[in-house]
Amino acid sequence: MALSNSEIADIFNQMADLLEIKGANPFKVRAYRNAARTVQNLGKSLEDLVAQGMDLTKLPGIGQDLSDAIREIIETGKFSKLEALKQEMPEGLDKLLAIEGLGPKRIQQLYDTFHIASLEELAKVAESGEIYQLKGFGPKLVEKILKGVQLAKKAGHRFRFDIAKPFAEGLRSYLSDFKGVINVEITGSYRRRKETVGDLDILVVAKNWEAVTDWFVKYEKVKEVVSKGPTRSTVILRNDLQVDLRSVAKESYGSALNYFTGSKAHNIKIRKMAVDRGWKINEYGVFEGDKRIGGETEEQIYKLLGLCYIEPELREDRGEVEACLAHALPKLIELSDIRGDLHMHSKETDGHATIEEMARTAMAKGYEYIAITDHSKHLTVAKGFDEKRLRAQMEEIDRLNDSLKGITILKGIECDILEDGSMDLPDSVLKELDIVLAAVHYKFNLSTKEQTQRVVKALQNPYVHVLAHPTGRIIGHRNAYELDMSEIFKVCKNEKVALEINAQPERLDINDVYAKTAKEEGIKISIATDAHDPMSLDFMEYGLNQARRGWLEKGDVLNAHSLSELKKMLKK
DNA sequence: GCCGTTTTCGGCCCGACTGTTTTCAGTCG
Repeated sequence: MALSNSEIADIFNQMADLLEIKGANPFKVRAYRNAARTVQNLGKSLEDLVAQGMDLTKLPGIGQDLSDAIREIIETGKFSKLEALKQEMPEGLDKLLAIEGLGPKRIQQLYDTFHIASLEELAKVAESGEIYQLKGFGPKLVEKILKGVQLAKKAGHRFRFDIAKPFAEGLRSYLSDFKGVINVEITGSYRRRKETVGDLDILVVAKNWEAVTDWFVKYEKVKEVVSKGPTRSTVILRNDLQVDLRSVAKESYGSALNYFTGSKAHNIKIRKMAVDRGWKINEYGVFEGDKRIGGETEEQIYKLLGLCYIEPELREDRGEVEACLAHALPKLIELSDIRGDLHMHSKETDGHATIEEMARTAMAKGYEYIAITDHSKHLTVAKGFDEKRLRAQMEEIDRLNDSLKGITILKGIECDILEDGSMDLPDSVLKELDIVLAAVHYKFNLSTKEQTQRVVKALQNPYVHVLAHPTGRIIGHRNAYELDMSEIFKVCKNEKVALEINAQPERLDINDVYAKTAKEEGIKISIATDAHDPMSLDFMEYGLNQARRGWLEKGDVLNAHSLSELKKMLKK
């Protein structure tokens, strides 16, 4: 029974939800959530690790019981403890946790009194007024619950980073413009540059913070004010993006910034380190007893704990603290390290600009090279190239390289991987190109075995350099296709094929966790925009975010090398 | 359920806001 890591993580999270409602020891609940997170962040399939006989208790947050649980889940596809809990509690009860204002205690109350186990039943007792029989349920809460039921029906929504960005930056400048504001920072997962954000957390330092709060809730895009307190207020914007504003004094800026940036797991880790030293860290500072010993800057807090500064993108408790202690933190790649872009299209297929327009835009960015990688013939909707048209384009690129000074255009293709794993164009033409990207564009629903065999065969083609958008996932729309990534990593390593971080903001594929694994395996990464027009060359920023979250350094990235180095690396 | 240069038992990060309360539980981040 092949279960992916995220399915195993789901089982642990479900377990945590049900235990929580049941009123189990909250630390046990946390243990399951921690384990789920460890599993999710692993980047290597647990199934493989178990098959290799690894001692799973070596993993953080996994002890003997959970190690046994993982083995059971992999062997049987099920977790008996979860099945038993499901017997005790009706299906759907955990869905109620998604309702704002409802936590385990209130759900328990609702279930004990009314046997409620669905959103519909909840709405019924709320609307009829029966719900007021329960202690602690007043009109405000009931109104919130009813609203929550409506919302839950379209729940789980996170905003893509690129969609949240204009709102975040708009608010940043709106707040910065206010008189008396000293500092504004967008914290939370936005600052960690996650591919999606659940909400925006904004931190301000201001002399007159009450006036800032008033100014904040008056922002033109605010639809609703959810709460408004002296240090913290929450609004919903017209696009349903939630924004929290928090204000602190200047001397607390660093600790507040650190706290609100998260991640939660990272915070817990460093707070524990403080506890070990007899200190306490909260959003106001680092304290020894009542005495403040730090907190004005983040650097100072890390230093107090004997750590170096940890970049926000790394703060996921994926080993960054340990790496820091071992002086092995990566020096993360930066936008200025990027020397070129190895995936883009021209109007010859489904792009919207000429090669020259793409090249001139890239030149203005200071790039040394680009690769034109139009589609191959199987992708008829994109007017994909046959051999003849590709050769014509190669000649055009030769002419352009003669006339254009200051940038080199590489001849490439984004060649379809056909269903049987063969390439859509013959080797005779592939071998004449500077760079060949292989990509899956159809038949997404093959079995894991078939899909993996298909891609592996393509990777073994001697002329393939990069696997483009390797898992095919589209954020919020399409899951990754079934692919045994451990196998893909193995073959990429053997065949010296690079993996792409496709910088399209809805792709960002491979993701951060896979990027980190690829690096550890010594597989090179191409961060590429897949641009279909000159403006989209700016997507590089999003790919870079993902790369940094994947611990990548300049040396790990193909297109952070000079043209001559790149050419050597592309020779197999 | 995890974990350990104090510990194999007894801890487990910490505070703000709301709504419902007469002093605080529940929820959230």
